[in-house]
Amino acid sequence: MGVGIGDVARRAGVSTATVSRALRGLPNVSDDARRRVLAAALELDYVVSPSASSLASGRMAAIGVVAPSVARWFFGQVVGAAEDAFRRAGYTLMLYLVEDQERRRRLFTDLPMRRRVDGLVVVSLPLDRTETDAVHRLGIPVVQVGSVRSGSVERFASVRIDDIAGARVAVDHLIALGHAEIGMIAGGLQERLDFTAPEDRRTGYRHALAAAGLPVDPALDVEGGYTVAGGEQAMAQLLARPRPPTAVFAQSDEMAMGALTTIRAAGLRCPDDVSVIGFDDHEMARLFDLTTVAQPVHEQGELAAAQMLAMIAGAPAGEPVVLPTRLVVRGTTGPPARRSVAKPPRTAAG
Amino acid sequence: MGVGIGDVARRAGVSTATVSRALRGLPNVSDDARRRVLAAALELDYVVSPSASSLASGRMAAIGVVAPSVARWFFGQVVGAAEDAFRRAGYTLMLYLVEDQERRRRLFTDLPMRRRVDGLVVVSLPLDRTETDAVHRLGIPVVQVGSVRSGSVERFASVRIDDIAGARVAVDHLIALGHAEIGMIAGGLQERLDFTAPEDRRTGYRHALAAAGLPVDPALDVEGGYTVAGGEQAMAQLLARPRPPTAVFAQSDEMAMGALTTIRAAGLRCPDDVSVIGFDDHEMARLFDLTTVAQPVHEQGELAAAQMLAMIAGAPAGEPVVLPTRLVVRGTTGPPARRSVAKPPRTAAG
DNA sequence: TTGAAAGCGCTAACAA
DNA sequence: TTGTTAGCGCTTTCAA
Repeated sequence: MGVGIGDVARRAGVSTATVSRALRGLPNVSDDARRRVLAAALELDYVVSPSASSLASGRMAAIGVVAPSVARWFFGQVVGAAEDAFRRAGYTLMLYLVEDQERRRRLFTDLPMRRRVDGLVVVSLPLDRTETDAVHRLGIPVVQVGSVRSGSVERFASVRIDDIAGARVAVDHLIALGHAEIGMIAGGLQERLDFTAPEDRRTGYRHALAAAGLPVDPALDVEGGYTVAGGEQAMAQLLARPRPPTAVFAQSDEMAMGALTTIRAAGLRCPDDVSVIGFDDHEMARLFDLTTVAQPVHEQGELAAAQMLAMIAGAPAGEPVVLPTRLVVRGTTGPPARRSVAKPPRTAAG
Repeated sequence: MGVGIGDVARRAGVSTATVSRALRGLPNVSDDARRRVLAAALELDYVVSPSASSLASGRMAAIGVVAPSVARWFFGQVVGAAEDAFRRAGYTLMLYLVEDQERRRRLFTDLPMRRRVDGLVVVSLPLDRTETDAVHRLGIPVVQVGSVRSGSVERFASVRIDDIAGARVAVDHLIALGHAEIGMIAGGLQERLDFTAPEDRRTGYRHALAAAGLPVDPALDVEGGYTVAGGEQAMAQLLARPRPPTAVFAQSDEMAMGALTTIRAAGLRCPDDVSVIGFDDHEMARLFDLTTVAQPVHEQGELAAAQMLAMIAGAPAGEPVVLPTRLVVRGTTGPPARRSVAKPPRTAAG
């Protein structure tokens, strides 16, 4: 090690200040000086010391990304998209994983990213009042991805989908097919990191039922904890009822896949005996021929990053961005087998 | 902001040096002084400036992780496990994604992590000679995850599985079931970032065939590019042969899942018509009842992180760690059906 | 065990 | 356009 800005300055025959300006591409440097500086830096294999640069400038050239995981599909996609945008803009992504309540607590009390990042992207962790305050006190731009709690939405930028509308579309699809007894496998709040999505999607589910004049049976609303295994168990629970639902809305594709497995294992067929619709359009959904509600995943990461970069550049937090979802009809949904009074046209995907 | 170490020193009635020592838990501080410092720091809500700290100490408290992606299952798992270990040890993970050759080139010429990290973990990117040199010149510990090229293995620590042995186990399983015509869906080198895994797994495949006295038919060795879609197409290619193999070894579970989809779409049954074995034990493998060769994923991330932390603490690079794989027999493999005539299967255009 | 003070390597304000 | 120079906020000798 050891090549400093002084060495470059000496070699280029200019001052360190000029070297600094030239290397950062600032405008007020003569072409000649710039050329000499670049040449000298190259010859000496010079790189700035990020810590010295940060110390002097106050900029960290890093963005913190907080996510519940990176191993699950959705988060991996979002983080990947964000990293790309950040690196392009010269920022490094610092990853902070929050896999359980304990770590979440520590993250927001210790704030390990304090003074280490120029901005913070929070993925799928609706902040409570305390957390919002803590993060706000960092004094850096914050962008939230996924649904947020009121109270933080006014202070931070956010990118999300409309979970209520998405769920509504899913259940409307089942209703349009003629289903009247529709179960739901929810994400579940308890041990998870209390996303708001489960509640929002439940709202959409109920709205759809209500709009169709269908009763809401709480016994048909079971929890799957967002996992495949949870989906399997939840479906088993539904099938064990004296009168199982003819269709099931799973709040995530992972749970839907679990549900399909249980249905198959029970010797039933989908959609003949039970229809299943998921949520996300997971990359594997197609393999299960799973009807689902697609959400733009990559785009959420990209937009969040773009917002962040804009805010770092001085832009205000802007309005919350709500991206559209899209119904993807595949083969796991169809008209109910028995008891359908009016026979709806059979959908193409079989 | 503005609370500096000086403020804490004043409030605690000690020097800044003592504050620094006390806050970092160094031994040579009296209990009394330490107590006062901690109290003062707490009251003032003081946090060190990482850049100032780094500038003065030379330590960055950050580890760079380079991976081809974080959106794919394997990488997400590894990165997640590593982040956990690093955070526990007080290090932040800086993520560098390398999704194509262009970025890979830039990563190793620009070395954006230069001087920003205390160590580098390289996941599934066997470094060529130039890259090895470039990374070595950083003068920081390097740990590689996944197979490596000779030439880098002597200089860096590494954690991996034995791909040759793993593939051998997979194909041996098929042979033991009575299969004699065994196809392979390989990972493919071309457009990807030239992992060595595809070649190693091919070697294991060939060894197994050779050991059983079976011929190697190059026409049964097709590429699937590590993706689901690639697996689908590759399987279609195999089924289109006048005499399709009775069993297929897919070099990844993702490709195996694609293969299963094609088999199903062709109206064939698994394992009755074709057996399929994968590699990885992807979290979704169970849902497909997929027989596979499991590799420890989380553990590779953990061990790599542990190695890294040890090396940062001064330990030498240590011997390469090779973790065992494990055959997981599920429902997609079985004995070959006795077939008299090779009936052309109806393939689905795909 | 403690404190004084010299850096660490750069950026930015100011002067030229 | 360029150079001078005072910080930026710590860590780490070295001396006490």
